[in-house]
Amino acid sequence: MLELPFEPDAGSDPLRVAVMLPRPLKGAYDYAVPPGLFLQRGDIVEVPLGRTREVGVVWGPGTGEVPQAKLKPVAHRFDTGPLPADLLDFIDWVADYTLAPPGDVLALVLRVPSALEPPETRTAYVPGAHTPERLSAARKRVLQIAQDGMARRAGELAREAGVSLSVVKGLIAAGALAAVALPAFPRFPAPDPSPGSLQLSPSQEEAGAALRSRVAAGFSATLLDGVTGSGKTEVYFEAVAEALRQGGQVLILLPEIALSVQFLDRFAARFGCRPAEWHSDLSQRERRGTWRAVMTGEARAIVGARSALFLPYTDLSLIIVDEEHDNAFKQEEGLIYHARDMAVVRAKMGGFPIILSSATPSLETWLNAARGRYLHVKLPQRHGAARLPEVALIDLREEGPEPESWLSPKLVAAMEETLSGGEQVLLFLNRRGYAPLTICRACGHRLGCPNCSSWLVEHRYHARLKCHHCGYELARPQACPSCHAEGKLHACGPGVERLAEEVRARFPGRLVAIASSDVLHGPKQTQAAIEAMAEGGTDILIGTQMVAKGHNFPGLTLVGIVDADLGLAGGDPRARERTFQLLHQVSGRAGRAEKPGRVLIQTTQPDLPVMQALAAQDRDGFLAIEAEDRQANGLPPFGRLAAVIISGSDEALVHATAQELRRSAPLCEGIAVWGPAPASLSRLKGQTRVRLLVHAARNLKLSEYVRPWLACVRVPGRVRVSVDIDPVSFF
DNA sequence: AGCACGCCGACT
DNA sequence: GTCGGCGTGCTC
Repeated sequence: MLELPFEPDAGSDPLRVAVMLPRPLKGAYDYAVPPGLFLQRGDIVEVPLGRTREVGVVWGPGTGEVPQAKLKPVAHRFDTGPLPADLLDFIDWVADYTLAPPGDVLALVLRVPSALEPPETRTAYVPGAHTPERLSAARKRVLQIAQDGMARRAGELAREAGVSLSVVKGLIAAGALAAVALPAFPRFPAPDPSPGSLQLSPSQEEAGAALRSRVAAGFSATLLDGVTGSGKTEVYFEAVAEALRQGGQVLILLPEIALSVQFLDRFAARFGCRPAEWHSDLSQRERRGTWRAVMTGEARAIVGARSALFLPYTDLSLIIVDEEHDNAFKQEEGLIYHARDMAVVRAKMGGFPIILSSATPSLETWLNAARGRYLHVKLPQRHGAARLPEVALIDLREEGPEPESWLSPKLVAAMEETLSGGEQVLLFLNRRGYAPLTICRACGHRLGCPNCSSWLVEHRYHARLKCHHCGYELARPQACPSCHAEGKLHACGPGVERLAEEVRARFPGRLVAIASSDVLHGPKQTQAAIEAMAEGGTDILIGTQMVAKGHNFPGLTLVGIVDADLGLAGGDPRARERTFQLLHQVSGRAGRAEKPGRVLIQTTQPDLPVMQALAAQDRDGFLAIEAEDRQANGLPPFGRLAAVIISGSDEALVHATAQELRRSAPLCEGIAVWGPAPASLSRLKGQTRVRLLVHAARNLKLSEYVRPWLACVRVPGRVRVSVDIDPVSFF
């Protein structure tokens, strides 16, 4: 096939190309095209940079800003074929929207160093040219089997001949067997989209049909809205099946793949094979295989965390964002982007549908659905016999627990009742460790982190005090580090470990387990703890937010929320929404089988709309109140926000830079710049962080205001300025 | 990431 | 005077 360099009639210089490099440069660099090398947009190339070589991507014709004499030639073109054009457009769009250098976005795509090498092979063996004179019986058998010329792996030969691997290895060394390269297994079997064996309920069937009809009908965004246990996954699998049937690739984005062995099993049950996976725990080898398989189109269905959005799909035709409200979709470090929002953009640019699935949609998505910009597909009922749990509030001001105790009499009574009926209890407390604060009773000193503005959390299980924001920890001291008084350190407040202590004292003989990230290491232990609970091997499970998501515990009929107010502190405008989502999800764990469930929520603020909505299970009422509040304050989605984050190790310089930026913010109708405000966690890992908040009317483009502003301020090299468009967390 | 450039202290 | 510390910025 004849490859032409871009458009031949574009008047561009055929001797130079623009190459984007995966690093934070302002734009692409021009390189000379050596004679005989034909390059097109998207080609992956190696180019000299400084004294080293770098992998980059041909972005288009050369810009001509640098004189031809200064250009270095492109060193090599990889034979993977060009990256898909829509991926390049998407990178440009994301860079423009998030105000990131395009090279930083490209780096997300190219972060697979070995992916460009030739496809991997397995070594197999056929009879070699050399036959040893004297052959043992074992060696004879091996050669006899190899005689038919079929390439076999060394292990296969040994097994078929009934000899040990060392016999085969000896023959290889003697030259009696010759190595040949076999292509690697097709590790990505095609999922079978034919109708599944699972019987869908009429309402699931109806919703599935609605989703199916969107496939191959151009861009559309749909909110798939159904309570926990209503079977949303099986419903969107219908759309997945339809897209696969029509020959498209499908991406399913999940918040945390590591916790979803159950999800992969459900996919396999429906489609006959595991999907391709993409997440941070993959090995280099798996990463490379999957990246290549996505680009060649061998992988048809990909399940991944947010970075899976930047894989080189050849014919992506459907994206599902499951648990779309989950904040894990927001990347907060390095390149700051919201994978859910970027996924909608990718679907729009690609002209294919996207489905956002949740039981507790984000306010943004819910409003988009309410205003008709997104389709709204509802699954009203729980699947099967299960009913919604009964929810009640416990007012901690009136009926709270004894001092140094965290369970109110009402909750204890409900636990006793549940346990004596042979059923299980989940206590939810979103706080790791033993106690969140240690205070000296002699001098009032509080033990804080030296690197961060946060308190050290006691972990009695590890006998240490730890900072939850950086790696700092120390053995629990006997004396106060400030006044040196002995034995005066006092643990304030509960974490899951301390709660477990109380539960064990109150319910001797009951099986108590803790589910938090410092007790359960990795997905395997987590899975084991979940299975133990599901099979009844635990009476009382005490968990942090890791128990909130998608696990089915048939014997669980009581959920106790120990401190519902925990997430509401601080001035975060999204705190109420997050609290509702989290507590609603946890509540959904109760009573999923035939037995009805019960939820008791301990709070000091039972009159807040969030608590009332949780008790009444009135999600839409709550969202409507939140929407009004946001509208009154011009907050998203009724206005736009961007956070300009100024950070660095030199505290004074960071503050001076923030002031300077604030002063030079141009006046603009409809735009206000607030701050600088010290972040609630103003020191993090030894870095000082200060934030300016840009607030704009909905019809204005934030990037068009922020980009020229930041470009004209000279920032010292030791200070970092990053922009968080549409911030979700206010640290 | 690697290297040059440049502006301060310590030394032959 | 000059050597070298590393903080800062550039690499088509």
